[in-house]
Amino acid sequence: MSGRYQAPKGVSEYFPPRSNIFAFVGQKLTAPALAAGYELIELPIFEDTELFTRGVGESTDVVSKEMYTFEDRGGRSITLRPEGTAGVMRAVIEHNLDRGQLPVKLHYRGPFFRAERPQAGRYRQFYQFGVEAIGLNDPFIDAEVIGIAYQGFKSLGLNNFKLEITSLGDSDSRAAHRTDLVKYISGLKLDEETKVRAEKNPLRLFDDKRAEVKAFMKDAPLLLDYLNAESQENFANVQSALQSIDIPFEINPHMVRGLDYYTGTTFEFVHSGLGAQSGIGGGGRYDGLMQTLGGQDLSGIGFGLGIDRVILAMEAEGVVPSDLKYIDLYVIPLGASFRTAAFEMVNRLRQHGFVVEQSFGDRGLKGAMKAADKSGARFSLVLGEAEISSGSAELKDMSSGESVSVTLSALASTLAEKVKASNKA
RNA sequence: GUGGGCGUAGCUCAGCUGGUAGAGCACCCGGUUGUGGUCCGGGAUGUCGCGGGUUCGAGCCCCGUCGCUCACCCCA
Repeated sequence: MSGRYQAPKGVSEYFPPRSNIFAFVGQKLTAPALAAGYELIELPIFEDTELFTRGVGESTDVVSKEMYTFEDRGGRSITLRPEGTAGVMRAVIEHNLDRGQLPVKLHYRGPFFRAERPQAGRYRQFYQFGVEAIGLNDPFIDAEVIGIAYQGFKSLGLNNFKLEITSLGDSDSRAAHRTDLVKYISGLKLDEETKVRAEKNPLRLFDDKRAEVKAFMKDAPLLLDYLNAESQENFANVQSALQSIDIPFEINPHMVRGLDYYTGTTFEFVHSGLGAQSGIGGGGRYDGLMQTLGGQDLSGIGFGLGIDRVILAMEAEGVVPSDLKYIDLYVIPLGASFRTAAFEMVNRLRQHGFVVEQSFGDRGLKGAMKAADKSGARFSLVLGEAEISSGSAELKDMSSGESVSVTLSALASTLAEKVKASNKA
C-alpha cells in the first residue's frame, strides 16, 4: 500500500518464505517425470497467435476471450501462451523431434497467461508443470502419464484429491453422440448465452454449475455410451493399467475439458480444499492436434497441472514441510578484527558443501544469536579472540542449546558428523 | 462481462449512536563486558486507499473513484 507501484492485477507472486514452497513443489513434481525419462523442454512464453487459435480451438473460451494478444513491432500478432501443449507440438514439428524413437517424452514448467477475472486459485499469470508423450497410442502410456501426475501429488503429501477419468472416444463415436446430444439440447429451455455456448460445443453444458442446467442435463445422452468397440477396449485397458500400479480413479462421464483438441482418454485431478476452482491438474489424449499444426499424423497425451493450486491444496491440507529453508551453520564473528577470518571460514565450509550463513554488520552478540535463531540454522559458532588464539570454538546445537568444543582446523569433518547425527534424530 | 464483501501501523485486525487513532504479532535497543528461543523494561511506525460533500468537528455519514477479494461464465 505504501509503494507507488503494484503488481498487475491477478498475478501470482512468490517471495520468502512462501517461495520455498514453490521451489519445493517444482522439484517434487519434476522428479517422477525424470524417473520415467521425460526430458526438459524449455520454450518461449509467447508464440504466434495463430498457433493457439488453430491448436486450442476458436470455440474455446481460452481462445475467444482469455488470450493476452498484442502486436509486436513487426506487425505480427503475438500471444502470451495460455497453455503448454500447442507450443510443445510446434517445437516438436519445427525441430523434427518426432523423427527418431517414439514416443517423444517431454516435461516443461513455467508461467502461463489468461486474461480472466481473478479469483481464489485463478490467476492471470499462473504456473504449470506439464508432461507430453508424443507419437504412440498405447493405454500404458496413458497410464504412465497419469501416474506421473499422481506420484507427484503423492510425494508432496497430498491426500484429499481424486482422479476422474473418462474417454471421449474417436471421431466417429463423438459425431454420433453429438447428433443425439444436440437433439436433446434443442428441446431444453435455455437462455441465449447458454444456447450459443451449446452450439459451439454441446459438451460444455455438462460442466455448467447452475442447478437448473444440471437438472436439464441429468438425462442427456452420455458420450461414454457411444464409444465403439475399439474405444471401449482402449478405455478398459487404460483402467486396468492404472489399477496395476494402484492408482485409484473414478469414472466421470460428465467430465468436459476446456480445450478442443482432446480425444480418447481424458482426466482431471480435483482437490476438495480449494474453493470454486478445484482442478489441480488435467489432461488427455489428442489425436489430431499435431496434424492440425502441420506435422505428421501422430497421437499424443499429456497433462498440465497448476503449481499455484497445488500449493493452495498443500496449505489447505496442512502438509507444507516446515523446514524448507535449511541451514547447517550460522557463524558469528565477534569483533571487527575477526571478520576476515570468519568470512574465509564460511567460504571454505560452503565449498565443502555446507549451507552456511554468517552475521554481518556490528550488531551485538545477542542480536547476532537472535539472527542465527531466526535463520533456522542447526548449529551456530562464535568466532572471536578466544577462538582464534586457542584454535577451538564452541559448536552450538540450536535446538538443544548444548554445545561442544571443536578444533577449528577440523571443523568441516566435525560439522559433517554432527549434521549426520542430527539428521537421524 | 455480471454480482457480493472489504480497503486503518511491516502483518492480522479493533475502533460504540460522528469528538481528532489503538491492540497483538513482527522489528530495534536494553536488563546479561562473549551465546538465541521464555520473561521484564524501553522505542520507532500511520496522508485511516484517493477525491469531493454534509458538519463546529468525519476512520465512522453521503457521492464518486481506484484497488483488493470472493463468486458466476470458464479454467490450472
